Amino acid sequence: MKNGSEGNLRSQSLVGGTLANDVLHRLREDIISCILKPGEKLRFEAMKDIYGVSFSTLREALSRLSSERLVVSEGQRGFKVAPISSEDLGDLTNARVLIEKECLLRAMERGDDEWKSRILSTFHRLDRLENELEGQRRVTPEWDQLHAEFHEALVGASASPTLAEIRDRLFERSRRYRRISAMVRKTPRAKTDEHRMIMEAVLSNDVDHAMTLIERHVREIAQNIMENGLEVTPVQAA
Amino acid sequence: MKNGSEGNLRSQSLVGGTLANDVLHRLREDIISCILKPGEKLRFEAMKDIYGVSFSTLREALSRLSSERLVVSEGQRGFKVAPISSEDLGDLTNARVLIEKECLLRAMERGDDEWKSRILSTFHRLDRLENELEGQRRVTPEWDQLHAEFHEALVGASASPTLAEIRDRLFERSRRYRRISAMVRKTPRAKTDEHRMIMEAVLSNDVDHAMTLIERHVREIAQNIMENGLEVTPVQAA
DNA sequence: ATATGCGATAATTTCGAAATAATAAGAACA
DNA sequence: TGTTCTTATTATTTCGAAATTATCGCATAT
Repeated sequence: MKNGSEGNLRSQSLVGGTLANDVLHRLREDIISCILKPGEKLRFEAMKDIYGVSFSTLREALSRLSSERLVVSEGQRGFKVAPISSEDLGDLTNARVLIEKECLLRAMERGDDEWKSRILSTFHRLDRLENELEGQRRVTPEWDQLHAEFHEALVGASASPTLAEIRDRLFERSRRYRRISAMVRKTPRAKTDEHRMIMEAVLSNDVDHAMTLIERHVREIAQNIMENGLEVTPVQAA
Repeated sequence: MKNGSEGNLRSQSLVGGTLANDVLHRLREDIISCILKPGEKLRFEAMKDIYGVSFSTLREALSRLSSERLVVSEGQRGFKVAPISSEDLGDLTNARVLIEKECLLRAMERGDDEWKSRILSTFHRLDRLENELEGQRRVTPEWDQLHAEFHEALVGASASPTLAEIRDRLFERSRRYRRISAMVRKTPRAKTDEHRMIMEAVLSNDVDHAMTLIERHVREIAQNIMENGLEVTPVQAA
């Protein structure tokens, strides 16, 4: 039984040290990957078995996720997975543009060689994978991972724990929309050079160009998602 | 016994519907007002009695507060109140400048008459209180409340749930520093016209001026706080 | 002296049962 | 038929005991 990730033999690879933290991470991933569908009611009895934890521990994780806007708390009527909507995606995208630009700007002002080399290496890993995947499959978990690492590398020198955390939160929320979009895409995703262009602008210290590109990138993704339709994964409205 | 706020007869004024939510709010306020001091270890056994809840409920609240950066989780070694530092204050201030400006900008682009009248009324309430307090006491809880309401009113029309939530979080963190600063201030706080100037710029649709003023306001507060010294409320370092 | 290992103590984390609140189903009434 | 109580059922929230993990003190060895 247990949950997808791996059989959990207590105290083995507990992501954050505690079981509560581990469940938090697993739940977050399951929501982002839409194993738990948008709007879906989260029943304790069932989840308890699936994730192999008790009421309290489960509740702690759900409570935290609700503060990350991946879960919605319904008074004393439990929790459900945060619904998706084009309004939410639009709002999220605006916030992301603001934050990603600021983080990237700060990183470009501060970044050292190590920062640059990490950008280079994460880009190449992503690029290599995209070539292998050329024209074929949808967004794989591996792509998602490398894509996240590339963007993380870009802002890795922003030197602001507060902004970095905000960025992470927004990025995670957008990952879910990306996955949804990939699930319903009809035509295989065209490989673009956006990431390469961003990388080049950043490594050549062209701040203005980098700002323009990162904004376009964030907005284009949202645009793609909306065009691919959002009403997917209907899940009986609550 | 129970905790400061009020005697809680179950299901009477539970802020968020659940007891867990209520404890969350009470803890947050106690941290911001430094009843729980920066860096202080939070022991379950004691807190359990003070707040009148069980281990699990308490843990849920602490876990959420740690995601708000008001509490720090120490692996499987419990929780402590987030320490204060000038680095943290600086980081926080930078983020606040970015977010407050964006929220205010958006509000000014969108705000209607109701928005403006709320700004006016919250300003007057704040102003009246400041006149009564003229030269005498430190930052009172009432001032803190009205001050928060004025700033909230300013951005009340920003029409972005995501940005609004981010702003709230940052504002709460800064409230704590403000309280700390007030506690150690030697000279009574001089009443400034900053709030009036901001209000006037906003109500007269002078975007550029409003942006300049709000940035200066946020930075000035941080500046004051640092000048008043921060090493207060030492609390044996962990 | 300093370091290492062991046992006892104290703290946190986790569990599952008990209490509480919401929902559904049915009965009584207009 | 529709409405409003009441009761039964289901789900969530909360508690406090039990398990786990960290910490402290002391003995032993280097």
